[in-house]
Amino acid sequence: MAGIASPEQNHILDALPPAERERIFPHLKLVALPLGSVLYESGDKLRHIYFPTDSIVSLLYVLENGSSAEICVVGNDGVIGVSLFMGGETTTSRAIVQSAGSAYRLSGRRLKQEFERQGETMHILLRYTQALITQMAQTAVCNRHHTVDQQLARWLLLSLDRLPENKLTMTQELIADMLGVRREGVTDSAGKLQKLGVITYSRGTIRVLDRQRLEHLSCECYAVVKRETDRLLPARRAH
Amino acid sequence: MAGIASPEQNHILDALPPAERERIFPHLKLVALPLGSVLYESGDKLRHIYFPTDSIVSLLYVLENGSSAEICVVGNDGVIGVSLFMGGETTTSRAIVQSAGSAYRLSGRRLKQEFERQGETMHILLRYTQALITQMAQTAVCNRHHTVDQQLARWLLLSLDRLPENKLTMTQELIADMLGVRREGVTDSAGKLQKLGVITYSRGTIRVLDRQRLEHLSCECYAVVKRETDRLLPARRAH
DNA sequence: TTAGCTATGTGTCCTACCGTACAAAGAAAG
DNA sequence: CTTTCTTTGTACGGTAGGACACATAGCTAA
Repeated sequence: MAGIASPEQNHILDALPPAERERIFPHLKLVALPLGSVLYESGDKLRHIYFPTDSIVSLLYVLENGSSAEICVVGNDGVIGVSLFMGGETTTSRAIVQSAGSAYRLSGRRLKQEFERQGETMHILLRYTQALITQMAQTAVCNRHHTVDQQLARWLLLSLDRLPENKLTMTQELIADMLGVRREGVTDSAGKLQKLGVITYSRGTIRVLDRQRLEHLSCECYAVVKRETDRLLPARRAH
Repeated sequence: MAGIASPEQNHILDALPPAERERIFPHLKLVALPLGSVLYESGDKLRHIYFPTDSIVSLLYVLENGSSAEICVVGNDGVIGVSLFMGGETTTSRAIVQSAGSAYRLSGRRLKQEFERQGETMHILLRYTQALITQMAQTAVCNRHHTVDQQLARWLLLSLDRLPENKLTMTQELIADMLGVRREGVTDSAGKLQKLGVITYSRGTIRVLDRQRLEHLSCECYAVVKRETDRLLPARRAH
């Protein structure tokens, strides 16, 4: 985490109009999210909503037999805990920190208070939720039709977009859990990318060398989600 | 479609409190939904929201190369067009009638008016949307980890729950499009189910003989979605 | 009856991915 | 420097499902 954290690093918080900022910002609490920590488990009653600044959190679904798959990924573009304002209070997924960093936390009570005021906050959160829905839908189709090679490329791009540098800190084992494939499958695909000169990696750090090529190797799913997210979410304001 | 259609056949409409019914019901228009008709195409600006009574509508995602997959399925338990009130106006999926029947239609303008009043309608719609999210997430994982045999069972159950009889009217070709697999794959799986005496079928009609067995053959995904949907949505009121 | 269409059945080969097992190479710790 | 642990590499057989090619069997319509 470079520099001083501020709520504006999160695009949702950044997009709030002044009056709503004044109501919300004083109640935000900066929390550190170490790699692998679990914000909530499937079925847990949510107590807080999280606005990541430089961390990445995955919503991971774990089956009875232990195999898993990532449903969507959230970084400084979004929030963790939409079911708080959607009304369900719990979800069937696990929220796990995929890339260490920080997030601002707000109590569910305060969030709901603000949501009920029906202001910009509500509309922004709902639009973000629709972007999340798009990502999930795309994930479902991608899981059905695309190869591990393509999916790895897509996944690297999604992560990269939420990080300040070209460097990812994560093992192939972790990536495999996210993609819902074997670790060996990730090794194969990553090896191909490295041979092509698109990435380099070693023991838990991956560096992207040729982003454009990576986009080309990815399936359409990355671009579709990105386009839709850009459409739905407010452009960052100039500071 | 047996008997006279009434808005209460749709669980969402049925759950509305009297004042909101009085505002909404006069503006509902009953429309027939023939098999295969498309309520909206990917990218279309939505004009109406639909409340199915005895029809089933699938949200289908179609890839550039033409292959497809169902994201979720909506019957008398839900609505088509959540992106209207979520704020996006359009979605990246196609809404296609999977089982002929009727639905009540409401203009997007009126729906948004009611939504903004922040009453029960808003909360019910948001909770329903969360149920939809659960279904999508489960679909994503199911696509990754379960066999076509299991998925066909799951899919039959999901459809069955939204129909008045034990009879489905749809070809294996159509089912294949929904599951995102080859038609031959569906033929194989359906053949197995028939040999087991769980279903019978012929040229576009499938009859479920042993529902319990079908649930047993399905993956956990069916039960998870059903449990979560029941939790989130209002129980039907007694009439 | 014959023809024609649509829905289903079957077969063959091919490939991506899985399960498993184990080897090698970097990091960390004594 | 050696040991130990973690991460990555590689190999091999097994299998589900894909692509393609036809065969059959019910409806429909003359």
